[in-house]
Amino acid sequence: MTQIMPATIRDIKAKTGLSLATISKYLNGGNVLPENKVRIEAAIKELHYEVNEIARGLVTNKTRTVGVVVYSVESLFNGTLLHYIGNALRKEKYGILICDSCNDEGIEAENIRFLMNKKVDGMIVVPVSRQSGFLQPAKDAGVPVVLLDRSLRDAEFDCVKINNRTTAFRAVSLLLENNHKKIAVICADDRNEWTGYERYLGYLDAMEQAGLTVPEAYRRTGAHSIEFGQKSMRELLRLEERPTAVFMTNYEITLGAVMALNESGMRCPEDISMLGFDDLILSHLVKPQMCMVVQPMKEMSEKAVEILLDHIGSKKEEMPVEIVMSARIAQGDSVARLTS
Amino acid sequence: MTQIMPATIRDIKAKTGLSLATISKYLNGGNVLPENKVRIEAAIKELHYEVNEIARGLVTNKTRTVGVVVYSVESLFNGTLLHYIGNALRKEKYGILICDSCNDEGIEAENIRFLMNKKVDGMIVVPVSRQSGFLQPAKDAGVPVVLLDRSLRDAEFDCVKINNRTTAFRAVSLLLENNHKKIAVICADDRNEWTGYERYLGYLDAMEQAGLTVPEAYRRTGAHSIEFGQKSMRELLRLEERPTAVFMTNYEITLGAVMALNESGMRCPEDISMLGFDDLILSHLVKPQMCMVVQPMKEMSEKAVEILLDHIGSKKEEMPVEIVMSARIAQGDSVARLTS
DNA sequence: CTGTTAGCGCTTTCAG
DNA sequence: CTGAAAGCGCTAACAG
Repeated sequence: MTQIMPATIRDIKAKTGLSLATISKYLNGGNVLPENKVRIEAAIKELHYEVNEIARGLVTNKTRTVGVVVYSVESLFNGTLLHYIGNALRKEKYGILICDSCNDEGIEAENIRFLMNKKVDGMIVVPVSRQSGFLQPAKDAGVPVVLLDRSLRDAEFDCVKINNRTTAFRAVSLLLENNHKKIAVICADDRNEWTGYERYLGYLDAMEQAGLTVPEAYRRTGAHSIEFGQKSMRELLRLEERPTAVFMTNYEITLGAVMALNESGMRCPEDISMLGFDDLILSHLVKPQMCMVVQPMKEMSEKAVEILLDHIGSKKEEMPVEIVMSARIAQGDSVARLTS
Repeated sequence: MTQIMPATIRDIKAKTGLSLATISKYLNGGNVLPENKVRIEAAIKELHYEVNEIARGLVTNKTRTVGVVVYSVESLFNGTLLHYIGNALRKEKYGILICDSCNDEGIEAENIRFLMNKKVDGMIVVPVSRQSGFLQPAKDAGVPVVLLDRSLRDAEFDCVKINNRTTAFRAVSLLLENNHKKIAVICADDRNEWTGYERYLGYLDAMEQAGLTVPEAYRRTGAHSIEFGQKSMRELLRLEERPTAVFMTNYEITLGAVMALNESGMRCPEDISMLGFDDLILSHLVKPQMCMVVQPMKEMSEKAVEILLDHIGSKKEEMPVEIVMSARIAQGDSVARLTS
């Protein structure tokens, strides 16, 4: 196998006798005499010519590629977002560069620099950091950024997310309506994640409005991880005064909590009621079917792409927009109706 | 915010009075007078200079970037591989370009072309196609490719995978040792996936060696999907002569089968025993804990990276190597010991 | 509509 | 060790 050097625009110039400019014009959809068009097309076919996007990018400073940075590619939540984002971008003939931040702020910052190096036209970020510092390189270079699912504490970026606080409020209300009063929460907290904090506030809102005080032991705030969810649920189940219901505020924590329940030997909803977040087929995998907050992930992904491409198109500076969607609460059998 | 044009090597030339060549040499780790070194470093810092990898790539024809193409980024199996691959590459200072084939051969072929355009130095592919045609562009250009988890029917590529046939054999043997005789299989078949077919053969081997004939109704071969797993399990559970055990040969099919079991109201292992594939925390999520074939995903990923980087390093053509690892079978409570 | 001429930002001979 | 000059493959004026 010989290492064939790909054909260049010059080879097709040689073959057709036309000038570089004409060929380039054709390649970019410009008007060319039908006769020349035919010859160029023939040469392209014959030489298997394909545009060298690198060279093109060097001069146009555009790559028709957007970067997508997710906090962890191991998370099914992100995998699902990536899937929808990829579809939406493909439809617009944009390429996609996926980066995995491994839940690490350092790697996240590195990813942004990497994408800047690759000269992406814009990026969609599901961030791990809560501060916007890591996005500075993009901001400096005027590369549009859209945040997805998670906003930043000091945000001045476009963002697509759900109304976390009221969604959490509604979810907890559902528990209250079923006469639960001892309701615990497992949550990614302020220090770890802004989105988690908003959901936590929604929980507190609902409890306060119901006139309930929440014992310290019922507030489990920590990492956004399966491990934290599992550990917290274990502890809740061992409490003297066990809660009658638990609200889990993201997918990983929901997974961990289910695992803890399973190992405990207790049953849901007989021994404890559960309300989770971000379905992702989980509700069908475990018995009983779980009550779940489900975010409109497809719509969110598509909206993020739409906003990003808008901004890539128009060069004018625009005010950051925040799109807030609402989530639905899927029914299940994991919440018991208490009498009283 | 002004759209700052990034500093170029020329700006630092202006600042230091040195020539482009000297600066370039410094940037690439060459020897430069200590005095000049200091001045260059100062200028770089002052101007926030960063190499334009696009321009560099144009001349070197190297990007220090590898592409990874997975059949679906929505699959946790792939997410996990991506995570390990990313880590291994980062360690070697390589960038990663992730592409999602959406289980579609057309998109897969498009992804390969996209990566060729991006001039990746090599690629790791978990393919959806079973024929190697889609890899032709890479082959033609001499870009190294390593297949992961799935090989191709007409393969002439490096590949890292497990010994699917004997692994399946061992798994089914475990069922046989527990005195199961009515063992069904749910499998991605030949037409859809070569790996699945190998596992199917291992199943048949074990059954044959045990002197058992397998009724047609116990052989469920079809798509590699949750839906197919679910549908197949539903059908198996409804059979007049219900199997006592089911072997599920990949992650998605395992998920689907568990879902079908849950909705059926039957219990595992009392009503039916189950043996799945590719754990990925599933075994801890469902009750009872599942018996599972678990592939050494981390080792596989790292080996694939190692082989790829080797080939990127040496320019000489090498014979394709096939690394075959072995999987372990994790114990659980989903297989009943039958008396007889 | 077509061709000529400059570059994009960098590396790489090849002299000095 | 350093500098001048040539080009990687393409696009973008500007004339014709």
